[in-house]
Amino acid sequence: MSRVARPAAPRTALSPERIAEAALQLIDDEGLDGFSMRSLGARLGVEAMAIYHHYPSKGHVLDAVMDHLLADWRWPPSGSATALERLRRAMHGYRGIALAHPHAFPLLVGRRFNSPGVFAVYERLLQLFAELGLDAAATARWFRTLGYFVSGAGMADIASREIEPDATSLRLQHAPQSVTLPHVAAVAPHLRVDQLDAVFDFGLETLLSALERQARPPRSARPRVGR
Amino acid sequence: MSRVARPAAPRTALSPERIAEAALQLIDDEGLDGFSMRSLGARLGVEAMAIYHHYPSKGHVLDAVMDHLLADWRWPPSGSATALERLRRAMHGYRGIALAHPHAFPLLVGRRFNSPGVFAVYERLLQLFAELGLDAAATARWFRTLGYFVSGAGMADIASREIEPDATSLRLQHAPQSVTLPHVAAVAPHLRVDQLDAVFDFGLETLLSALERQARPPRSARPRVGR
DNA sequence: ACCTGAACACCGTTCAAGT
DNA sequence: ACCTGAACACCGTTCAAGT
Repeated sequence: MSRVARPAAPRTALSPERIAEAALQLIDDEGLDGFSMRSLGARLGVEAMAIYHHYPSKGHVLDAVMDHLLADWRWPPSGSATALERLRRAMHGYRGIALAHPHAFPLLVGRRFNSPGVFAVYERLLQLFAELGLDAAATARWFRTLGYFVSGAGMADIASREIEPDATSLRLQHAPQSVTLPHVAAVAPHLRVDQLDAVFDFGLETLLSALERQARPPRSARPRVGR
Repeated sequence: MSRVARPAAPRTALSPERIAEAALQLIDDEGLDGFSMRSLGARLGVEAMAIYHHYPSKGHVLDAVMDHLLADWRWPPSGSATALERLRRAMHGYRGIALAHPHAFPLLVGRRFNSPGVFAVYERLLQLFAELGLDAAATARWFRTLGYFVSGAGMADIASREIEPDATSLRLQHAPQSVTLPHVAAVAPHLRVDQLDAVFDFGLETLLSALERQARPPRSARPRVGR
């Protein structure tokens, strides 16, 4: 007690990285509604205002959480397989973020990207389309189309899994009269949560098949404009 | 002054419908962040707590707003065209909700459907797949795949349009070095906001072509299980 | 430089009253 | 039945101090 000057100091010094990690853990544990500057401070053993010394606002903390999520994106090695196979794995990897961080994933869909790190991710993704032989215009169309699909799939997956064990058929039982909804009643068993993996594969393969059909064997992996 | 008993009464009596309409207008005007029970009360000329007499919580008001959004869904008449064409128009109609109510649309993606009215919408949509000759399993896959696409497209559209006039190339100019991101630099012009309509059409037509190729001419528009 | 603590202007919601 | 108004337990953030 006489030797140590600061008795109740936090275990580790506060830093942007430590704050962002704690923020993601807090969102994973408590959901986005349970995340506040005060609850984050409490988890770090610090007053809420201490965070403002490392981030100018709550929004900037959430931007850092988004960077963290993108850093978690499991990505296939560059020369490991065909470009199409690597694109397939990258899309599955993106879905993996939604499955691993269901409470945080909506940040990626709902918030704009403000971090510089996101451009490196874009570059790596667009590289794959170039390797498939797509020009810039086709790349843009496919980049967005696949992005729409995987973002929407992540959000819907999360919403479906939130009700255990089977959202749709549960709600269907609460629906007024199943007899007046014959199509809903017929399709409901195939909308169960245990079908979500297969449905994602189906949609992704449908899109990738169309992409493959449209792509020509590349003469060069480089984009058309000057290197 | 002597004749009228209640001098400062609200122009119209408060009702669930009037509250839901005002809530959607408030979200359209001020965004989801500007929507609160207090600001909604102020817009209705009433104390915030008066709303609780018609809805048990803020979440129930938002559910009513979602119902209102779905009621706005422009839907093609039943016998107006081929089932595929009506499905196409329905998907464009769903996108129209995102374009007309960019601040409210994320409610449809992020919140679960608790209203009974949504089942009628599902039934009408699934009817189209049955008319296309798809069985229940294929209907479920296509229902979700198209839903993923249009939901993701709506969210991305909204995010892209939020920065005027051109999100991506603006941010690209702020990016560290465009020279180290050749693919991003090449594709950026095709990611502009004025391309979003064309990109949505491309993705939707890609999916509908695959659907059409897979569908067989229907023997009956009814689902397989008993009516 | 880094953190605290009070304060301000907000939230959603409960509860007791008013009419 | 319908609405008010005070109150409670929260927010994000500013600002003045502390070390």
